[in-house]
Amino acid sequence: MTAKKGARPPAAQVSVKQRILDVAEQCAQTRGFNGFSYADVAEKLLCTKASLHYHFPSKAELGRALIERYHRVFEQALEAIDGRTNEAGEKLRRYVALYDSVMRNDRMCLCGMFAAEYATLPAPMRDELRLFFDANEKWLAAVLEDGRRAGELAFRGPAKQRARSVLGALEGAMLVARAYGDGRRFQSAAKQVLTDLSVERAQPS
Amino acid sequence: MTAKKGARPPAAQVSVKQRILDVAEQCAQTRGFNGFSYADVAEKLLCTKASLHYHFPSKAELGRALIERYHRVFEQALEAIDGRTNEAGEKLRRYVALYDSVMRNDRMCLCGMFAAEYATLPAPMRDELRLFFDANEKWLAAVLEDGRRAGELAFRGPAKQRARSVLGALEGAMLVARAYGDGRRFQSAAKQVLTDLSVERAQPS
DNA sequence: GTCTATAGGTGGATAGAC
DNA sequence: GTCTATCCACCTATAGAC
Repeated sequence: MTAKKGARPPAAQVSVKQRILDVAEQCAQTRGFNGFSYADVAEKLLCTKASLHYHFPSKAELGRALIERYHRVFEQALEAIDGRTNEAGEKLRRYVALYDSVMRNDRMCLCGMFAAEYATLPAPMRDELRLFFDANEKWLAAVLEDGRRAGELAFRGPAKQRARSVLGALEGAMLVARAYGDGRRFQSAAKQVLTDLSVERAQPS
Repeated sequence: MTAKKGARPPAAQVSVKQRILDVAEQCAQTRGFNGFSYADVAEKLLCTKASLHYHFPSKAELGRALIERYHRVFEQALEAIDGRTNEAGEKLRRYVALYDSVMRNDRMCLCGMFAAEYATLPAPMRDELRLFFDANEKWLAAVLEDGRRAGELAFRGPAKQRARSVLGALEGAMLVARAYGDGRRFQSAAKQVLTDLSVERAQPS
């Protein structure tokens, strides 16, 4: 079954590439880039390793594509947030909810996972990885800056620095929570990140 | 050269086991548990893989020993802090300095690294890993609680929860900073963690 | 585009000489 | 305790039939 020449892929069905990425992503987010193999993906998709190599010639290319897609989907989610509300606190709550949904699927953030393995990653993956963090920090910094200017948020120092702290705090909370298999550890930390930024600091816990 | 029977190891020279652990630790903190091999360690020590297996029969045992020693050394550092000052803020600064020294050696926290790979770790390593985080949180929670009671620190909610947030924030800051090879990213985030807990919140940054 | 088959390499681990 | 030699499982990747 070859795709018709020159035709856009039919929207109704998921392409083979997408299904490979789906499975590989799940593996990478739970076991890390060095913790899964073509054989693992092939087994779950009921196909052969050779078939996977047809779509992604090298594991480096597969890894790069994983980050690229993860980044793209994440950016779309951020745009959706921007289109849904103008309130900074609400934007941050929805941002945190993105990370929380990852945890609820018993996964680690793909890029947080790859960051741990950074020293062993091929160069194309490294570059793609930084782009993801850059985009996160840029979006966060803008939300924080706007929120502070509007009097909705309170924090000291440059918004860019605070954005980096927030990102790190969320990634780290996921990282440790996974060792306990307890999403509540993440949620508790995430809540504190939010309340530390909020103007009215009153909620009991 | 066999150690004399029943004699304590001579304090002056470093045992073979220690030197193996030193090299393996450096590998593990930079490349992850799944990112280094017996061959890597053997090459740096100018010995054979078989020799390493004599001291650490399996990689699982090597990994467990790595965490155990890391934990022990860390606990000693915490005791040293407790013996040096009673001021909570100073204790926290010294605690952060422990993490900072790891970053300055271009490493990730051993246990933060292993937490990422948690799903692929043998059971003995998993158990040992949680002990490290438990000890960190316990020490931090005590410092935070005491500091708040003494009016040296200011934060809301249970000290235990705040301790988890602090730990997560530091681990996450290291994680992301490594992708940029920039220790200042960690230091900036660490400073914010400290100022967020301090009573007088004035320093410009 | 998917398959079988296999190359070529590296992983952890062991046996047995010294 | 360290070595040589080796086993076997698994890895990424490719060739070529269908």
